[in-house]
Amino acid sequence: MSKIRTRYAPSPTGKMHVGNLRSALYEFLIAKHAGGDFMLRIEDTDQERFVEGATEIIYRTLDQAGLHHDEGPDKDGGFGPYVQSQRMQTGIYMKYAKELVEKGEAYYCFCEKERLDSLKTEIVEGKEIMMYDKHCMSLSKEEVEANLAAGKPFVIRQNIPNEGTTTFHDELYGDITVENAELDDMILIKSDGYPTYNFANVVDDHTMNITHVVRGNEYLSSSPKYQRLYDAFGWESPVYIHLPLITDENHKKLSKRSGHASFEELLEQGFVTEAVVNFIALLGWSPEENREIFSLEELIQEFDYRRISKSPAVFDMVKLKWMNGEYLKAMEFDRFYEMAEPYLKAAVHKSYDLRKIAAMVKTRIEIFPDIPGHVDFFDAVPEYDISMYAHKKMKTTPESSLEVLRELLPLFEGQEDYSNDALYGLLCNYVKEKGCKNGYAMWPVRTAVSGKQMTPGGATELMEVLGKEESLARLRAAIEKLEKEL
RNA sequence: GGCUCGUUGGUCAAGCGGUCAAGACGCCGCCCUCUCACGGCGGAAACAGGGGUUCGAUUCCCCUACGAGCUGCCA
Repeated sequence: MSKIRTRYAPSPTGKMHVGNLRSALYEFLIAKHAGGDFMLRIEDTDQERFVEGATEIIYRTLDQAGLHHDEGPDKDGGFGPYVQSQRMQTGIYMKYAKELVEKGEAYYCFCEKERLDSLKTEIVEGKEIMMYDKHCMSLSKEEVEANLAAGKPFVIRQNIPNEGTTTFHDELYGDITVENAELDDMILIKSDGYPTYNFANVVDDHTMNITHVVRGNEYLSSSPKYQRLYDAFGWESPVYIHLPLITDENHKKLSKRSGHASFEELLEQGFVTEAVVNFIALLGWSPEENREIFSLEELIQEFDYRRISKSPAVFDMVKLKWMNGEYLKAMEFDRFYEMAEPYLKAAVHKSYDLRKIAAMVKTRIEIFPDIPGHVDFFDAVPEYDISMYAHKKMKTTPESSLEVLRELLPLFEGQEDYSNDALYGLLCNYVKEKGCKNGYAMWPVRTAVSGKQMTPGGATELMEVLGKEESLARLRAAIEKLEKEL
């Protein structure tokens, strides 16, 4: 059995959304699971939609995601060029198109726009439906020659008979058969000389020895036409694997408009690449084992494409966040700190030990932008209402809190060691002597020192970071506030 | 409109003729706890509908409904 070869064949028209990335991921995994090769081919046959810099985005994204290709424009494997506009220069598409014309499987078409427009029969959802009527099929060889000699613009169309059916096989969906009469004579070569995706794709996949064509479900209904092309050439068709779509919460196919869907934007929003890759791997595929956290290596190991599902999946941001949080919790501290530092610095300007703060926050955030909301009080105690001192479960009230804080203040003033352990011990002693529950004293202190309902650490942990001077200042201010407002 | 594909809790999903129909996210409750989070335990929540086939259908077939994709000199 020959080596499996898959390809990711994007067109450089902008950012990569997660649907594109998932296709690339599955193509990569299918190849790697079987020890095969994964290649990158740039499909830039649409000059109008070409976006400057889009190719760089593709490279960067694949690289960040860890989907390293074995062959591509920057890595020749003997099947180059790997960019369709460059392949076109070699004349390969025209050569094959002419071969089909010779065989009667394609024909030149000189129809002008007006005639084509007149063929449009009905309008569905703003789109005009048109089926070419094979008008130019009846041109004699001499007429074609004359038109070509006269420099008349032309396209080359695939000739599909009006009778019979065409069947192709998909690994997931099985055999799919359609009536040939339903198939339009699609354009193979455009009037600008470029091949259409439909044609270039088939020619390239064959000439580059692609064994498994893995692509989105949106190609399912045009696949019979591609099948006819393979048959017309007498080529063996590849193994087809069509992937279910990823949709937004409204069950619409992801588009660049639906926001937040591009990989780049997700990273900007504070997601880590491993989490995103892990998450999209599970959108349309599930492992045999009941497990959800997978590294790329583990995915390669486990990925059996026969377990890809057939129904579309909704991209659920909430679950992605959860998964990202799992990655943050498991992340080695130094890396976590490195990534968290910019967010910490943006929120905390005083010279506290940011590493300690980072450690406090690590199990409490799902994405990095959650950080500011947790640590903003380190700079300054926010405005708060003294009703915050009342806590039913702690059995505290603003009054009881004032009493506790007054009693505690001298103890804290006399305390030199402001480590968490020492402070905690001090408070425990106080609580023991007073004969109350921990929270009865802890809650007021934490509130006084933070001004917040919830904080990323307990009272003493916060004080360790704040230090003696700042802690005392905050306690005194709190006492003053209570005295004034009670 | 036509064609193609799909349909298990709100979401991701397991299941491939006989199960009390897994698990995860989210949600709710309890426990742990110097708050919150983490962690632990528990709960509510699903086979779109109708016909067949079968001793027996979530699993197989058909119809309907709904959803999606395609229907470009875009991919």
